[in-house]
Amino acid sequence: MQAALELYIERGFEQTTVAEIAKRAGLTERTFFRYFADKREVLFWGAMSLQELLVSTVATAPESEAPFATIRSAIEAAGSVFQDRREGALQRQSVITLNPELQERELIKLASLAAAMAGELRRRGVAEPNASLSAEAGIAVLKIAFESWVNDKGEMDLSQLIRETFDKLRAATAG
Amino acid sequence: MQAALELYIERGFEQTTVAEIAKRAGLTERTFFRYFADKREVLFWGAMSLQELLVSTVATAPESEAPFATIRSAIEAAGSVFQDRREGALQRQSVITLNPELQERELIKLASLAAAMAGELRRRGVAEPNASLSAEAGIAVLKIAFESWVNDKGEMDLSQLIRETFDKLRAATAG
DNA sequence: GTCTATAGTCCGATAGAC
DNA sequence: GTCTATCGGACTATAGAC
Repeated sequence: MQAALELYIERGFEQTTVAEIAKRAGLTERTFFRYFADKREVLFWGAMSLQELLVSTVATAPESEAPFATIRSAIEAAGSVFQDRREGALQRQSVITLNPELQERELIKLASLAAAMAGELRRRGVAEPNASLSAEAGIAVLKIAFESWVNDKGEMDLSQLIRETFDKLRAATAG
Repeated sequence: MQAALELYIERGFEQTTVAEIAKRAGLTERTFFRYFADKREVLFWGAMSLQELLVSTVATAPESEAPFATIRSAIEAAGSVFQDRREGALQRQSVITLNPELQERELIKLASLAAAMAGELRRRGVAEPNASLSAEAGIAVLKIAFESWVNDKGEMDLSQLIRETFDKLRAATAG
């Protein structure tokens, strides 16, 4: 993962071959593909723990809470994770922004986070389409707040940004 | 496009080679790649006209209208397009649902529709992050309503479904 | 670890439309 | 003469089969 990120930054994602990544990591090409399904996946290893955080936050929310409020808590918790790994998050995003294939992978990861949260909401008795709607709206807020944060080089407080963005979504949809 | 869709349905997306598509269409492999950047793109040719419809609907909305109401009109207009091409839309979606690579491509197309609408909103004086937030929320509604419609084999009225989904989003975020 | 299929690129050639 | 469409062959890297 480290070798891949370095090379993607140094010479760009497309210009880096798996052979080069493997060499720098002291492995063979074949071993790389044992761990990562493809060349993109190496940048998204962290998505699984993020999903666990989101799902467990939803799972442990008070039953009485409105679904969208639960999603909001989960997304705010996710924000702290990026804040804590500021440097790595910014590097990783700088690579993704430059490559459409990586953007595709990022979008499907985000969609899968939304699906996981929606699934947990349904398990707690929330019906469709409300479960998916809340989850997708929450992910949209995360995406947009994160983008602002990155554009500001991570200098603002992401959690704060997320809260403000949720408030703006509420205002926009209420009109 | 026709040859590709047929083959993707007959034997699956992954099991179809570009050589086979080209042969059925009476072309060579090379010519296929002249028109489509990759094997997936052939299923998303229609996205451009959809984008034009969305953007022009946003562009011609009354200036006084709230941004989210404008987006809602655009998404409802898009719904009619799918309703009118019911058969083709359902076939295409059945292929996409079976393949993660195609889902990735679909997500980036949806994101690009959102970006185009947000761009048009900004041109009309709507500030960020409101422009992106309205556009992304609208696309989320389209995605979820479309999914319900497909699950019901296109028997419900998609425009109606979209209106209901917008109302549910408003209710969910208001809480 | 070895072997292989195929996606996708790059070079260019050819031929018809106007 | 220019534009555009098709075709050909060689090539590389990804990714899967075994």
